[in-house]
Amino acid sequence: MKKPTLEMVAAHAGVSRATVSRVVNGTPTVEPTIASRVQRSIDELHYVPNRAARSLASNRAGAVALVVPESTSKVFTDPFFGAVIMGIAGVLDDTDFTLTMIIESEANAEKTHRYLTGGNVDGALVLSHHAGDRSYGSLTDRVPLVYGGRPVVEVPGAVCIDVDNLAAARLAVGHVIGSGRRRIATIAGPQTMRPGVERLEGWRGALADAGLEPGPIAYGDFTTTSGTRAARELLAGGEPFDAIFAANDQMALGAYPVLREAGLQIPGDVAVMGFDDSPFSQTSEPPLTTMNQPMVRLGAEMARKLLAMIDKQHPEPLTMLHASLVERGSV
Amino acid sequence: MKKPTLEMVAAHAGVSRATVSRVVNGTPTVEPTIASRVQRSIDELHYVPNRAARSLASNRAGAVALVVPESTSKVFTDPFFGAVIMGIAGVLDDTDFTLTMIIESEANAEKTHRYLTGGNVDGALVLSHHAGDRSYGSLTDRVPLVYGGRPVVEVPGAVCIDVDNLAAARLAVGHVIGSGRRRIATIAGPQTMRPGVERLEGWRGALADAGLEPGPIAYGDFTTTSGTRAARELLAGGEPFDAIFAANDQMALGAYPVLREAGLQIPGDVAVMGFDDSPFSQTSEPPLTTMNQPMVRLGAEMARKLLAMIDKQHPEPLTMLHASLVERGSV
DNA sequence: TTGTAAGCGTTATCAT
DNA sequence: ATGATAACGCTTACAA
Repeated sequence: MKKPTLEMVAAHAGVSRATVSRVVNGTPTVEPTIASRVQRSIDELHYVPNRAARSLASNRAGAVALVVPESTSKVFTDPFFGAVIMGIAGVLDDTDFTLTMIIESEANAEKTHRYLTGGNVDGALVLSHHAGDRSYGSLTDRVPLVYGGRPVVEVPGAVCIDVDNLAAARLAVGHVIGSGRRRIATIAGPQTMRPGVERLEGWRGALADAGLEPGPIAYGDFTTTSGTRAARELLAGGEPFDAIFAANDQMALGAYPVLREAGLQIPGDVAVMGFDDSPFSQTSEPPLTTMNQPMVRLGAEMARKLLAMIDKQHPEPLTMLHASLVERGSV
Repeated sequence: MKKPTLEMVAAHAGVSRATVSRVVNGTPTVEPTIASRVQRSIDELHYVPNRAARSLASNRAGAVALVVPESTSKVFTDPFFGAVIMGIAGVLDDTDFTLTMIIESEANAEKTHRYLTGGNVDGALVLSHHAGDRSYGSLTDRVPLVYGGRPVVEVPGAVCIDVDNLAAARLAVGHVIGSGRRRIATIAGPQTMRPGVERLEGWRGALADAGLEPGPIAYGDFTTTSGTRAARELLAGGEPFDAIFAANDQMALGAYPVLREAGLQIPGDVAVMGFDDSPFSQTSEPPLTTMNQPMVRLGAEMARKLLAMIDKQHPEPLTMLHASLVERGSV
């Protein structure tokens, strides 16, 4: 008893291969009597369709790719990554699409390109990345593509799903203002990355809305040490502040020791607001008030959109997810 | 100009399809002249082989699966995960195997099983998991399988690659002893997980080697809060100690505030040793001395072994990787 | 060394 | 509603 083929099932059930194929694919035009007879044969023989054959004949791959630019994948250490995958996997699980991982490095960029256009997948999910992602533009109309986190350069016709960083930052800073702070500094992220830009923008917006003057700005690169450096700059600047809005948790926490050394209490003298709800934020002293991004949901939405596109539908080109405030002890 | 097929390349180069196939697959028995002529045609036409067809004809999938039990995937938030994937991807990148991700939940266990045995992949990498992984035993001789982190229940004939937790724990505790501590407590992990068991065992071993009495033991579940609770138990136990060896960083850091509240200096009064070299360990105050596990390497070795097995070789059934000490400020 | 031709297991197009 | 019968694009004996 080897691997049963469709043909064997057909013989077993006393019907043609075509009919078995119909049953397997849920074609409605099959006499129920026959259908269940075929189904019984399938079960009895433990028949499992052969993916390759099916793909070859139908010209569909039954797979979608998750493309993670290597630069992003350094942020791989990033718990986000796992959450997004879980969201994707959760959705794909109800279909019979398979998830193929592609770590795209400079070295294999062309290989990736060929892979995606080579009919190996029915669509691709591209995880957020920095500038310089010129390459995907041409792909957009060759294969269904969904971006998670909008590329810095808007790709015409691209379908994206992202967390609304600007709104989230406004919400965050609004919360700080609500706590009574008036001179709110920020440790901004790199302005080459969209989140960096938008979170800074949100800070400005919230301040403007409240009729407050913008406080001092220092820039970091999302690392803890850059946060430490930025906090020193802020202090050295001489401009007074009673709160810091950091563009991510790591930079916020990097500021902690600096403030402490300066004899400043958190949140007593200076409130600190983070962003990301990273695991770090829970264990710091005081625990960091921050913004939570719905990453599992992001993954799920990406997958859903891609499936829709593969199904020839035309989903909204841009979906914004909302981050939520996580109150802990630093504001 | 549609997707070029092997046939078109053959026509273009004026040879048979078989020859083109040989060139594509690097069969050595092709006249160099012809080979390069074919290659030129391939390049010119931008020919990319069709995976499905190739797979169907050759009865090979050209893909390996990475199976992550969902239980493990909660540890997904775990940066380890990304590191292992990178290691795997790095190795696979030089081949033309594809990486297929499978998140295995209770719900789709059978689906996974069928997928793996259904000829969809040439082999699978199974990421470490708890007890109760009865299911893979039967797979071991049906499809090449490599475990990362040994399953609690030894699967006969299974090929594993793991970090030597026992040796690492000994090394860690040895370091603590070397720093002059004599009464070393431990916050152990769950004894249902191999790392939990082995790290506790390593602690015992190192103490015994040094002729020291074992200090008090408290158990946690690898979470920060469980570490906090365990530290309280340790303190409440009344048995004095001048060091804590925690089975992971999170638990170690969970103990920090408890020690501090008790007026104990780290490492002055109590040294704290972690395990994992998680990102947390760098940003704590004081930064945590801990053990680093070579996760990228783990992924790479897993992939290498699997490729060897797919290639009909018989790699060592068990490879142990060594963790290394990362000295920071808590010991 | 190269070509011929028979599959590989499905799907899809026509008839029936 | 069901059944023949071509494709689908490639690999692989086997023949030349």
